[in-house]
Amino acid sequence: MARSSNRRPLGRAFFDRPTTRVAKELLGAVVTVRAPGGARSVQLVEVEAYVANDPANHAYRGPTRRNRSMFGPPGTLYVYRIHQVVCANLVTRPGEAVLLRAGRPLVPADANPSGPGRLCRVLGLTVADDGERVGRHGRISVTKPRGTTPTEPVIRGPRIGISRAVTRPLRFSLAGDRWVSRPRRRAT
DNA sequence: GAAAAGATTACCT
DNA sequence: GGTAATCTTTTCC
Repeated sequence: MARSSNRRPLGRAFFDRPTTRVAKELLGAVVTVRAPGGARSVQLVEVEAYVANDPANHAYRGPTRRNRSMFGPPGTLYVYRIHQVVCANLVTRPGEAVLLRAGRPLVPADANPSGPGRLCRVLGLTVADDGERVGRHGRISVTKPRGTTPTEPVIRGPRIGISRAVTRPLRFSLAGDRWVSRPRRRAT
């Protein structure tokens, strides 16, 4: 594991790039949320890109009350509620974002962040965090191991749980990682 | 204004 | 394998 001194915080310059590229490079990044009870953090292993002209994108029809955070500056957090859980995204460019789908537990080490709802629960993210900007000094920060450590092979495939643009290959995950979520199929 | 669907998950048989 | 929980947005009358 990379030590914290060995990581670089991701800021606006990182997120202000094409969404699919940001999504792919977020794999292996560490999301940390500071909370009164102590910090929580996970290492991302699965994400999905939601882009322009994408019918599955919440921002497809322009700004609304729910999705207004998606039109904030690069690095804005977009958190929304679905059924009984919340899902978190990192905004790249206006109307585009990366859904955080699954991660490897770091703190606490015995958590289960496999799945967008579980990941948010582990991190303690709620709709109150919607619109926050990630950064070194904020409540939420995203860091990436520095150096040339090559990541595992990245798998690219269709997104999960949507009913429109179902075949677009905008889901990225680390090959063979045990924490990658499964689309409702039996666990081998 | 009312009804249905949704970027999900836990618990049922 | 299937359905309920629960609430916001979308869609239809």
